Amino acid sequence: MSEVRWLSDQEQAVWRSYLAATTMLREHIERRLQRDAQMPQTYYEVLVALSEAPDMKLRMSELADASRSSRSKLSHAVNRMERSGWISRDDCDVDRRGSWARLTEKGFAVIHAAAPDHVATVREALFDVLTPEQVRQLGEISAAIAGNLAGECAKVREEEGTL
Amino acid sequence: MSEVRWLSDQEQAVWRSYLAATTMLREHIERRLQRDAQMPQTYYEVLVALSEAPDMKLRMSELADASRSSRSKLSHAVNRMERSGWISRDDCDVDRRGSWARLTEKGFAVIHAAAPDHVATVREALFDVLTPEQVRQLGEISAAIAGNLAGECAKVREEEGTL
DNA sequence: TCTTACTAGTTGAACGTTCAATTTGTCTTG
DNA sequence: CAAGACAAATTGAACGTTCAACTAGTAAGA
Repeated sequence: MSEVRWLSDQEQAVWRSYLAATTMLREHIERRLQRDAQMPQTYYEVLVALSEAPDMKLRMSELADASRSSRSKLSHAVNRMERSGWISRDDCDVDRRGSWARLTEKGFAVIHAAAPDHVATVREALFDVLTPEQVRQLGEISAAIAGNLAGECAKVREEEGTL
Repeated sequence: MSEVRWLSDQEQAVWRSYLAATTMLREHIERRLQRDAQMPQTYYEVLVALSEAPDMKLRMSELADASRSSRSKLSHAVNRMERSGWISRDDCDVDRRGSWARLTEKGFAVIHAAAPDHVATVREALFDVLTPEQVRQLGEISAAIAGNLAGECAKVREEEGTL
């Protein structure tokens, strides 16, 4: 057991600031999306991933990776979006365990209707309050954090089935 | 209805990077805290807020502000932590509607046991992957975002009782 | 003082996520 | 071509959060 390296005062302040900013921003976006489009942010991300895929369809596990969902979470989410008529499921010929999730016409309409408000929210709450230089910095900082955690997260994914 | 100002390619890239980084970091910390201390991050923040308060007690609404919880969320959370014996509730003499949430001995022990692992997680996943300059930048960026949203969030808080 | 408005806090139902198990199908190796 | 290991996806239960009442107490004005 090694010594604890506590946070310096400056680090402490940055951490609290980071926590406040990311929490507030996430909740703000969630509230707006719920108000304007009656869906949580994770559903929005699933719809975006599908809308960008060839033929607007993806295998469930590809969709899980694209939207950073666990398989279980995605399964439940797709169930609900299927019930709303936004997504349909097709059997997969190549691998009979698998299934395709496909964006329906209605789902396509829903995401297109939701996008403008969502983009406006992101712009107002994030890009409009930062200088171009800060935007650049935020990009690099985010890449560093994400790059470091990507391995860790992949490990967790793998363990999903293993237990 | 005004024109939609879509995100530029660079903004799009930064936004996706930001989303990936903050989501992964939050989930990583949540997983570690759950594994090491059997509690979600929000409970940790509640316990920290209480441990820093005079006499380790706060009125429910003060605690809600300190931990950025809605009143309802906090009420449920304190219920569960009370059942675990981490927090106790006392009636408030000054205002008989109110109640104090106080950290118990056990709650104090729990947060002190959890802190070292938590700090190590934050350090490894955040501060160790950034340069000192980037840490400074992140502080300023976070302050800008949080500063801008603080008003918005206060507004939402106020509306909590009003409806 | 009575009445109206407001504030502190709680509650139950609905929602979305996690966790662990389960089902079904594929791949590998002997 | 069987046997076990592995992979794709789903399920139900438990958990935590949100939402919309609701209870009870305080404050303010006539």
